[in-house]
Amino acid sequence: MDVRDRILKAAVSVFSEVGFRGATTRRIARAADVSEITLFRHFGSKGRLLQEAITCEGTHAPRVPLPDDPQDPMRDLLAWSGNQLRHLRERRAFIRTCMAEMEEHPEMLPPGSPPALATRSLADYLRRLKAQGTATAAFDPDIAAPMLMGALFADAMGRDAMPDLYQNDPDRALTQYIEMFLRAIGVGVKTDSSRQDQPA
Amino acid sequence: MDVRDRILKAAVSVFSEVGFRGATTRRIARAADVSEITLFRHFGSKGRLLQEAITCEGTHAPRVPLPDDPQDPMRDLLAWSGNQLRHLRERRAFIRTCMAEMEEHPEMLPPGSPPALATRSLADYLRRLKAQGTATAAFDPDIAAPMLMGALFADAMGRDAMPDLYQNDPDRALTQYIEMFLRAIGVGVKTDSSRQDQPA
DNA sequence: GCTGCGCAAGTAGGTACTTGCTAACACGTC
DNA sequence: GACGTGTTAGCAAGTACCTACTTGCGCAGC
Repeated sequence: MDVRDRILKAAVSVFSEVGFRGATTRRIARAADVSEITLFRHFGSKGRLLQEAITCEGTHAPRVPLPDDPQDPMRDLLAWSGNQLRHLRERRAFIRTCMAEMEEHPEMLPPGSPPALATRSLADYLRRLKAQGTATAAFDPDIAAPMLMGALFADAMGRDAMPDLYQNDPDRALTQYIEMFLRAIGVGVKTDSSRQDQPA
Repeated sequence: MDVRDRILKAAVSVFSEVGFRGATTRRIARAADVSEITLFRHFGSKGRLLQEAITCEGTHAPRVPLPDDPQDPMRDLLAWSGNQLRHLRERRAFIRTCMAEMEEHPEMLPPGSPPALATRSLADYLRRLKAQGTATAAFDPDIAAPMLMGALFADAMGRDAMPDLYQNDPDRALTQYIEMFLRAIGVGVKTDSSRQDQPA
């Protein structure tokens, strides 16, 4: 890995841990194992370095899509949500820091963030289920999608912070989220016990 | 309001906006409209001041309880969730900052945080619904409670940050959350349109 | 006269960022 | 192989500012 990438990676790591103000050029340089001057030579200033690092890290998105023609909502949503959950969990420190710094440094974050895009594609999927007649309840996909996404988001953010609330098994919790969600939107849930667990 | 309380209030406000590192004694003193020296005379150090301010602010909790003997789950949950949502929204900047600083300053936050307590009391309420036979679905209250609480939490945190996702009316969203949740746990939802809106 | 507060000034350290100089390394040419 | 040359890196040192925190003095009110 070349020096520039090492610096960007170190910047993301330090920023995730201690935020913009805490991410001093010295700490970033040490984490990247380069001298502080090299850092300035490559990016000019701390602000430009962090902007590039955050923008790059912030645009990564999970890439398990929801099918255009839904066949098995339980299977689709389990795979999709498991992927989202894993992605959110892996980046939880980064996401928490971004949320806190958002108001102070709004220019740092790209407008179309991955969770927003994911929620929109979920809402579209729910509209397809409704049009198919698979989802029979009276619900608004633009409210249902943020509701499920919100539950996943809170799980990813809170499981390590509030362990007493999340003593349950992560995989079983995910399965129950989806089962409850399907009942909520009026999709009959298959009760066969042959479903295989989705590693999250 | 006496000087001490003014300083504590200012400390919470500044901390919520810019975090521990950004909350300099100068900024806090200015926000409280006292001299910086007064601040040190009262609290000794920046750390002790912020610890007291955060502990105090962090233990405030919404006080609309869930009934011991559930009669109308829709009404109960609407009132309770509306109260939780309002509470979370009003403190969103503070909560976001605390979440980000948690790992770096774990000693600042009290162990039994309000959202954790709220979620536990919700889980207990759901157990009562199940025991009553009002909630008929096969669900785990210790998973269902974090799911609803998570949706409320994400709504409170994300509505201002991702306005494109939350274009819907806040009150209508809350009502739909509860309606969907009740279907999810197998409680028959009254479809009468005479329900009055709950201001959130 | 004591308590609570402000003002002026200062200390010791951290922060972003700059300047000048040097060493290693990869080249194309003789 | 020897030789200049440009690139990329490090080191030493320094500037100007901000940070937490302290000391000493004065002043108003109960």
